[in-house]
Amino acid sequence: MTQTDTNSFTDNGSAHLRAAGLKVTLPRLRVLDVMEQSDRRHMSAEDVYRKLIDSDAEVGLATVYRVLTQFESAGLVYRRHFDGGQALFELNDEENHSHVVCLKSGHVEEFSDPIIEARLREISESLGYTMTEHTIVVHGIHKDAK
Amino acid sequence: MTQTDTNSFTDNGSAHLRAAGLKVTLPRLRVLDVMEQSDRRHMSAEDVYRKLIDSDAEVGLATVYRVLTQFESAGLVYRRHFDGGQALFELNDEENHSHVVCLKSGHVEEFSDPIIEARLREISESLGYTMTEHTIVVHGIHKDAK
DNA sequence: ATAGCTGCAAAACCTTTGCAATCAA
DNA sequence: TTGATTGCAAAGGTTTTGCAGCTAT
Repeated sequence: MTQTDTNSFTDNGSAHLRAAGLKVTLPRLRVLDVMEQSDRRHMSAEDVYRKLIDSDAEVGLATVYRVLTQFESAGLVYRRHFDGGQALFELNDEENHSHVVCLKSGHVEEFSDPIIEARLREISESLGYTMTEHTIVVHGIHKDAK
Repeated sequence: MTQTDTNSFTDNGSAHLRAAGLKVTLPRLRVLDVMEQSDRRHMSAEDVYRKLIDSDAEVGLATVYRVLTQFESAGLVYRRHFDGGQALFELNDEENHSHVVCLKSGHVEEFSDPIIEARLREISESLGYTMTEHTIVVHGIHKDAK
């Protein structure tokens, strides 16, 4: 990928990486780029790996896993386990959103709701917990599905 | 394994199994029993397997997986993926509850809340979905943890 | 009798790790 | 320079599957 100079993602990426205390390396920039450019918001390590291979980047799958795990520690991405087989990674855009998964099509949609947010915090508090994060997955059937 | 006749769990189990269209076999009754008698509500296949071994039942791990998967299809248990490593199975007691997981101790607690329930249904509807199930996991830190 | 169930071992998956070479700072 | 990072291959942990024998109905 002959990438040009004044590329916003590269600059952003470097900044993000540095802010996370990670050395700025090509594999890391690449993974970040793939996730930012992708139309799918939730990607498995394998998905990311394939995209890299397809765009002629030479990165090992193990590295993708390592990088994604580092990104997770750094708070750049979330690791989700919607159905358990494989983990899906998603960029942290600072909006704590929830998911609706269609049982027929498998399509994933997002939403976020302050009412639920507040209520969860309230409930956690009453149970003695300080809520740091929450994950909501609604399973449903879309009216236009299949 | 030499199981007696008038065992309450056996009778209950048999009914559940038959209702699910599954043959009433010893391994299935045993797995059901273990899950019902366990003090822990969330158990991995391995957990169930160990309990069976400990109580002199001769059941293979593969069978435990198969049985649990069948139970899941039959709606008798839920398969959860709190952190991805291994799946945890939980009896379906018809109460759709949510979970709070302590980040320090790993302890899992449950709750359910009609306000959130209603709100989720409402939101799903507005997105074009008919909600069939939902999973909520709150990550937090308990005030008395570690 | 027979379709379904089981145990065992092997395979399939996803993910992590050891190690020598390579790279960013 | 030098510790961090990488690719490869091998190992690890969880779950599934093929198959021959056993079992509930």
